[in-house]
Amino acid sequence: MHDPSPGEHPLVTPQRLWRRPSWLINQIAGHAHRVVMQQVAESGMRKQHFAVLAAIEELGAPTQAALVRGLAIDGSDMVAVLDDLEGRGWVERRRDDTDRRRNVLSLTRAGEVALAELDAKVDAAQDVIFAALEPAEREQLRELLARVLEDQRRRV
Amino acid sequence: MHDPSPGEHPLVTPQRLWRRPSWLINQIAGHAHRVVMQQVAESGMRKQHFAVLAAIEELGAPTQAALVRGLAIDGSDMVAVLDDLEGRGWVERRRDDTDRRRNVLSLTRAGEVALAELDAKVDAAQDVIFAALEPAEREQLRELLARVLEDQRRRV
DNA sequence: ATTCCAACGTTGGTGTCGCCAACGATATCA
DNA sequence: TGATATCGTTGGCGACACCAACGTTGGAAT
Repeated sequence: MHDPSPGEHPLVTPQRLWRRPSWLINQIAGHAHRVVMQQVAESGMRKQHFAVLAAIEELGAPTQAALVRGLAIDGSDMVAVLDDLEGRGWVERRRDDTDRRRNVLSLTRAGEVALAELDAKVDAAQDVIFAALEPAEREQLRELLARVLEDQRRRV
Repeated sequence: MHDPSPGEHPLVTPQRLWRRPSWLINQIAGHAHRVVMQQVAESGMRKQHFAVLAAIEELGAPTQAALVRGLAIDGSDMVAVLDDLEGRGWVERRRDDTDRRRNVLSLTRAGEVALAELDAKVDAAQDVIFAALEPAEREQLRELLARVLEDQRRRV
């Protein structure tokens, strides 16, 4: 045998990385993204699509610029996402009559249905990703993360 | 004025997203990545470089495959990172005599120095990213994240 | 010993994502 | 009126994760 030492390399990830919350977050974010995609990809969706749909529904009739700022998605990417969503017949873009630079967005009936389906799938993904945590712990984690993100947004 | 309503859109990020830990994690991961990069980019580094350096130091003389598994970095990407690190004179790649498929990796003296510098910068970045949390809360967050990631790795 | 299979490192390509520069159209301010 | 700013849009770039294929080599089966 070429390796008589005990156990090859059972744990190979350096402690120096496990100690950094930022490293942990990055790793988990990658995994979370993968899980959510797997749930959602069958409808040819990408991560931002869900965010945009949810934002439009919750904000009522926002402009593209409002979404760009609120979702921290770049304007150019927003155009692509909306092109796609409009192509599926889930979102309507119409010019604002009082300010003809702006596009006012709204969900179609089909868009609302799609959002509800996606919502359930994204929800299911949470259970997979955070299966290691008790409900109370998960809520605790969510609260800590929310505070970190709020602080980050505040500093712009 | 075209918008007499109170305050345009002070908070525009939908609650539906703030409720999902996976969304929060993704947002924070993006921000964290940006902060770390800002600290580190002046040396033309990328995120994976630090991870690879740290892993080599901590594991002693690992093979590329061990790093690929431990760091969850794809083999092809690993090649590129090591090419770069070797080009800087921070890492040595030599063929394993007992198994000539393998490359054994080691840090050079300059590599150790560079790692120490990076280590300090990454550490400083943590303070920026998680400034909203007390030390105890930060540790609590770290512990929760570690458990989630351990569970994820266990399921492979 | 030969054959088959698995692992290793490497190359090349793909898709998502975040970001930036520039532009025409439009609105606002001086 | 003219200068300035905003909005949506186009095009491109770099980082990152991932996948398919290949030549080389080691280990195991026959």
